Amino acid sequence: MKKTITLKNVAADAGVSTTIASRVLGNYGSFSDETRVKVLQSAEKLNYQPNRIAQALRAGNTKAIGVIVNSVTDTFWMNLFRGIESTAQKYGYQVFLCNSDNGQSEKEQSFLQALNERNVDGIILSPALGTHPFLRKIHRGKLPLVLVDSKVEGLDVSSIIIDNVGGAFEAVEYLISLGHKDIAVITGYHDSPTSIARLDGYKRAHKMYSLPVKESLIESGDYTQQGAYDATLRLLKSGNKFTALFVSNESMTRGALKALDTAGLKVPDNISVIGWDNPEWISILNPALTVVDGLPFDIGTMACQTLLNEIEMKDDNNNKKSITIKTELVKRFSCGNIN
Amino acid sequence: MKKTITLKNVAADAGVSTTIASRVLGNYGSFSDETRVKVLQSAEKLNYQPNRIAQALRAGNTKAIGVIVNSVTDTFWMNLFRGIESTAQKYGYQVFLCNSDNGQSEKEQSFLQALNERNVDGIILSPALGTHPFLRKIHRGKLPLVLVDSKVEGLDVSSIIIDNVGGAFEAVEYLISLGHKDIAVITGYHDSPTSIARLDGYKRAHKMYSLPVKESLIESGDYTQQGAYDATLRLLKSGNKFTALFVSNESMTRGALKALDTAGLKVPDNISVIGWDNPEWISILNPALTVVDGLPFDIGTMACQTLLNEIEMKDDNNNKKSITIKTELVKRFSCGNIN
DNA sequence: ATGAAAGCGCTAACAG
DNA sequence: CTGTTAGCGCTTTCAT
Repeated sequence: MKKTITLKNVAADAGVSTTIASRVLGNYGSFSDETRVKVLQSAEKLNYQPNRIAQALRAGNTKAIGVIVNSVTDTFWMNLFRGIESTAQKYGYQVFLCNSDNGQSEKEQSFLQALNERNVDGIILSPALGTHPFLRKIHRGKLPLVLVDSKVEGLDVSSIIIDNVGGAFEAVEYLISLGHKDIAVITGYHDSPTSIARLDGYKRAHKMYSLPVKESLIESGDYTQQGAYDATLRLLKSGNKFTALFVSNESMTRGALKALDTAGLKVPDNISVIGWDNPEWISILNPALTVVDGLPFDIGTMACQTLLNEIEMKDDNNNKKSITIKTELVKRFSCGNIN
Repeated sequence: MKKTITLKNVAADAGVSTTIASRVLGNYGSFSDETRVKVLQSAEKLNYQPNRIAQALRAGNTKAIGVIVNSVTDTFWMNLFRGIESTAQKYGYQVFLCNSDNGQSEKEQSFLQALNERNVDGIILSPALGTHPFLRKIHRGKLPLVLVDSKVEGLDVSSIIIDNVGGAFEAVEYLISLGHKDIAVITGYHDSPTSIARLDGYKRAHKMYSLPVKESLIESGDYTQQGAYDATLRLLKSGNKFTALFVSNESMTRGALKALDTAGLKVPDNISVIGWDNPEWISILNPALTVVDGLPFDIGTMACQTLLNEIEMKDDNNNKKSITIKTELVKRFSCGNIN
């Protein structure tokens, strides 16, 4: 049972007061060169580790932030986290990662509560609808918050938004430019703003090029692989003709691809496909899949930067911002020319 | 600027001492029913949130653990994390996630240092070789540690080990049972214990069935997709005949598959393939890939359970254990019968 | 240049 | 059943 070395021990060993020891180690205030050497030597000798908990209690900040993600095995979320963590690390912050398991509101709320009690300096998340009231309540305590691809009514905080409309528009526009006129789409939950925006982009592209939007070619895959698998099969069995398919997230892309394969359809010969999100496995598919990349790493970086700014901005400037990050259409070989 | 509500405020509001308030809210010691009601009401009214930082300072434990993973976008590591996080959450612990970016030792050490200063109650990691000395040093401070698929000489801590030898053995044995006699293997770093163990399993299966081990069929892919791509191509160009390929992690599996595809080889008609690790995308491949699943979720669960046990075991029972988790051969359709 | 002492918010002896 | 008090480890006035 080794005793833990405190500042007091160092000070005693160096023959000075804790005040001085603290100053030397924190490198502020004034002290003689001689004492500095003594203190540093003692600290080194005793292998002193500052206690950040005590510092946090005193300073009122923990240099820790919380991140709540929807899934810990999904490319989008983990690249988002990667962006967050790497910039947090740069500024000496540590990050608590919590997994809401596909946006379960109770989980989100309990994490939010826990993170708040732990006095994290800020939180990044993309809250489920059910979490909005709780979020408003918790934010009254002035806990800095940054939202990812979402907004909460009545909550004046910054958010980093994916250009869902633009990304979908660009994808569909590309398909149209290849001569496709019957483009099916598999969306997420009907009531998810993200999902709605992507569908909106799909529709806008149709309008722009004077193509009719056929409701029969719009199916929901509930954001899951199985859901998209079923949706694709429904589409296929309906008899409504379509030459291209646009799928709006990673797991649904897997489901759709599998369904097309079981149906014996070849990409891009029988059907063109565009997915959303850009996991590494997509490039080894044959043909490699064309996708809309939401650039989650960049979003994470941006989100963290924004959060840290707000945390360290002592004055209460209320310049909350909403930043939209453009998506990137990564053209590979899953879309054929129909002309 | 809303003031933060402390225990003192609650006590004052309820007209009792902080001691009593603390007891009521912590539900220990004795107090009258009447005061309990008063305190609870005041806490509710003022929306009191306990300050875990202060609690941590007092109690000497933070109810937080640290996890360092090699990659935050790799299925194995993230499922490991999922297992850790979900059990940590069950016991009221929060987890700091750090990304060593493929086991960079400097990163590991700086995270280790940071986590230690933050007084996390314990750490789970799979240290790079370069980190071993630092780990020994830091552990002298009695910080509970659990290792994943690794051991550190001179460090008496528990570890949860993947059955690398057994898993590889089983995979190769399966190929042999299918009639394969020339089985190529793509390994990770030559000096990685994990890699060595998997190769050992490969060799043992050969011995067991009296098949010669051909060094020319053993190539290193350096744990990367590109590395495995190159290794596979080298294997192919060497002219040494082989009818099956065993690849020993996820990213290398991608590389090997891609190389086989560019070479125009069909799985399993021209060549049988077994991968390691079981990401979701593997099931949508056609044919779906047979793999050795290291069951990272189970390992994570086990690791966290072990760590929490050691943390909460007040008495210094020195029963460090080494637990081996069996792998699971998931048979799908990428292996053909050669007879 | 240095040190004594207060206090961040909480809990736990110890009295009463 | 309740309150007083000390102290976790640190930083920071405020004297000296």
